[in-house]
Amino acid sequence: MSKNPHDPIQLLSTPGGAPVKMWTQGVPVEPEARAQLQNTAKMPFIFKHLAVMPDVHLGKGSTIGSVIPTRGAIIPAAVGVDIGCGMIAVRTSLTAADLPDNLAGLRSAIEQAVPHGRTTARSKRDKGAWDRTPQEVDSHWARLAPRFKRLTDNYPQLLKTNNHQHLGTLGTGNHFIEVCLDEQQRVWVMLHSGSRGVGNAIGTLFIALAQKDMQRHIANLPDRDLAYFEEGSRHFDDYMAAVGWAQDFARHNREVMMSRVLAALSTVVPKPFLTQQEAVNCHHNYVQREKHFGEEVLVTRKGAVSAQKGEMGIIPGSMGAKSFIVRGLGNAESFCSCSHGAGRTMSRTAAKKRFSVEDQIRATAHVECRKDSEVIDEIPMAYKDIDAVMAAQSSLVEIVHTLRQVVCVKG
DNA sequence: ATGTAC
Repeated sequence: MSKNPHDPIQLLSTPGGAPVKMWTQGVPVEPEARAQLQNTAKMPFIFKHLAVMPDVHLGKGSTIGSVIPTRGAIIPAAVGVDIGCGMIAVRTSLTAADLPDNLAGLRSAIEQAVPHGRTTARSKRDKGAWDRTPQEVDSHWARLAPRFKRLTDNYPQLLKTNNHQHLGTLGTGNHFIEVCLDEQQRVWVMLHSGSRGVGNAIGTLFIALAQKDMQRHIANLPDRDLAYFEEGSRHFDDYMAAVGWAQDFARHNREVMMSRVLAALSTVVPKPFLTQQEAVNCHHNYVQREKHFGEEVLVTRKGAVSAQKGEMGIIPGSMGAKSFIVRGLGNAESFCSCSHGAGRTMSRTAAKKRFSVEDQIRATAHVECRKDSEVIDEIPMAYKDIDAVMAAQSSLVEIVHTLRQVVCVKG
């Protein structure tokens, strides 16, 4: 129980709604995000309060950087379409001195090992990458296949998605792979990705079903993206099974890619090395049943990470900024959560308008990464100050390692 | 974020 008088919670109250408790001291919060949070807080099945992380910003469906505890109902658009999106990080036994002087070869090896960007099984350009390492993918898919079969028996349209073809692929947008160094110059590999095409299709399908099921009452909701399934309904059970499967797909996807990246690393580093030391694999876009304040609740984390006492998590900064391996403090008021990153301060289009390629080159001078006009939207200046974000959540997590990127592959 | 269509 958080009885810490110094816990810097900012309270946003909503007439007729649940309180909104925000860990945002010293970081900006958009008025649009506040309004969106207040809409969510009006839903009658919110358990106790919403918890808001310091990387909070307006999102599609629900606010990024929020924790939505519910009882008896679930909002599929709150989880969104990038179901199970999250981070994996592994420390290797290598140090900076073991890496080659020129990191361009390492970046290129990773780019060849992991299909990234707009990849489909049908595109000729990516044929090579798709044909590689089927055996490893198969062993992961074997664990996902039985429940996918059950899912597609009821929802056959999901058979038409990229599913096993996307296992072990990065995707686009802010999905990335990085090689980092910690404070002791030890080499880490980390990456950010989700459930790809099939998770997107599952999210889209159930968001539409919730809106359809509620169509006679949907005008009474503050936002049609707050359409929900009530516990006990068929779609509730189907959604919980489907979203849980997509989350597992995402976790396996990150594991497959991690082993591909480590294999790529071993091709450019002559020294043999150990891995799986201090491995962390965490979702930051998901829902699961948890116990809080002595009650069973559904916890939706949209751009938030579980931070139970002693639990390890990953908080990446933007390209060119620091990232953090953290340990949860088990802050009950936050439903044991922390932020999932720095949080954007401006849209991708605004960032591309505001900054130039020269700005991006300057901001990422110490990182082996792309620096062309296509990646300006990830410029560090389009994100909140990660140090301020970490300070605002010092009652939620403690920093175990501070990482700085040396190589970044952007999806 | 992804897929598809324009």
